[in-house]
Amino acid sequence: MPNNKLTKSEEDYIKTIFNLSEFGNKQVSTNSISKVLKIEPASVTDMVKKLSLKKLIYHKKYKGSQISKSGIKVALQIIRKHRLWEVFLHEKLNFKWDKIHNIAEELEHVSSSKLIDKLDDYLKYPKIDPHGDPIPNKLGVIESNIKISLSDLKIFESGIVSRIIKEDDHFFKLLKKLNIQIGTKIKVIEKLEFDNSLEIIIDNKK
Amino acid sequence: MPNNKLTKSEEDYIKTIFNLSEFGNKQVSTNSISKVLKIEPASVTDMVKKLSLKKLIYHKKYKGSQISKSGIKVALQIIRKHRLWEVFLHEKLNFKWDKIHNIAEELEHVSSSKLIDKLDDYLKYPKIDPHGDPIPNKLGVIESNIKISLSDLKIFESGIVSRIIKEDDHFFKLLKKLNIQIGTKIKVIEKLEFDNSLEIIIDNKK
DNA sequence: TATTAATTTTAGGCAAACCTAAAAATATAA
DNA sequence: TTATATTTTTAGGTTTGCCTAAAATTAATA
Repeated sequence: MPNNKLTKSEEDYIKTIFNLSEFGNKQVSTNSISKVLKIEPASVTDMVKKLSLKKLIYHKKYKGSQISKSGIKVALQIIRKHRLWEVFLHEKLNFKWDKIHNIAEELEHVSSSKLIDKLDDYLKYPKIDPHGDPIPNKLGVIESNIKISLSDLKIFESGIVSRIIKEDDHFFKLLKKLNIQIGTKIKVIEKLEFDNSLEIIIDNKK
Repeated sequence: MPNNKLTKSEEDYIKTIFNLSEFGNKQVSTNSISKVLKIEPASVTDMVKKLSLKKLIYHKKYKGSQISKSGIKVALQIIRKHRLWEVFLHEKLNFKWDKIHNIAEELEHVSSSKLIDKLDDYLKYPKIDPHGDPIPNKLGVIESNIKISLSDLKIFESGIVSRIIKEDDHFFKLLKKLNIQIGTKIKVIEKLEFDNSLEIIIDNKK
């Protein structure tokens, strides 16, 4: 069914809907897509109808969008491209890990699948990208390794940062200031209930 | 003056106009642009007006288009990107040299100039691409080395193929069939005046 | 040089992907 | 459960980059 080539816009929507759907399990609201892509809800409705016609999602009026099997397939290929390019930018071109996201956002839309397979080979089939996110293989399969969320750690428990989920320039800057990166050891020393914030120790200091 | 970021379309036009202009010296006709880009002349007129407003070209009604200084600057940067990506595809990803053009056509529109400079560094500042074309440096300067055109060779003169100018799938296929590539030795044995065709000897055979 | 041919431009239209404003449906709160 | 607020959709509009058809200009030829 993956008939025609998708536009950059369509790809951005599919990726966003997939990311918001928790691996295809949740309905995604028009508003939430609107917020992520910074596109007005009315425009999102337009595109959601279009993607629905292409059977990449199922959409019921006023009820939200559910990504389809073929939609997931498409999304995983885009994510694969994004993350492989991130590995390239970081490992081969020596970009800092907080600079690679925006460039990969562009590179992920280059269409050739032969290109991405050769890149994969060149990079020796990496399993995770520089943010710790898993890279789907050619068939879209993600080798799952269970990780725990920082906010699920209990008081005085500690862990090693293996993945940074939120991709956002401001957030990256904060992490940089705090000297947090993949491999950093973090220990939770206090949980403040009123705003869900945590007090943490980074690499045994502070 | 290179104010705003250009669209992919605008970049394609600028590159085409530059290529047809013989390094900025010749006026370029609307029809010739139309033929290269496979876009109707009426549409070319629209775009040519737009590029003229942006001072990337000078356009006089019915008289053709002349690329400007800043237009040349833009064109050289796109060409730089195209050729550096071609080197990457050929040398690092092991693409055959006749497969790289179309992929580079897409990659050349990725905007980050930091990306292309780091790629340049990674590839060790190559001077020519896999087709033998020179690669402009960061400043747009091309290290010129004088080459002679095959059709300017005299009867019984021979030369080494160092550059293939026409980038076109059909032409690539022909060259492949004839076993012609960079480095191939060619000798002209006869010139047929009526259609400007040449009889040649390739690598001392045939 | 007058006529025909080719090139280029103008005029009006279309699809994609966005927008704003207002209407419709759904959710929340008094 | 009615009133209010929020979310989503519809309706109509804009810009970009293309199109076709027809008019204007320039070039070629008889």
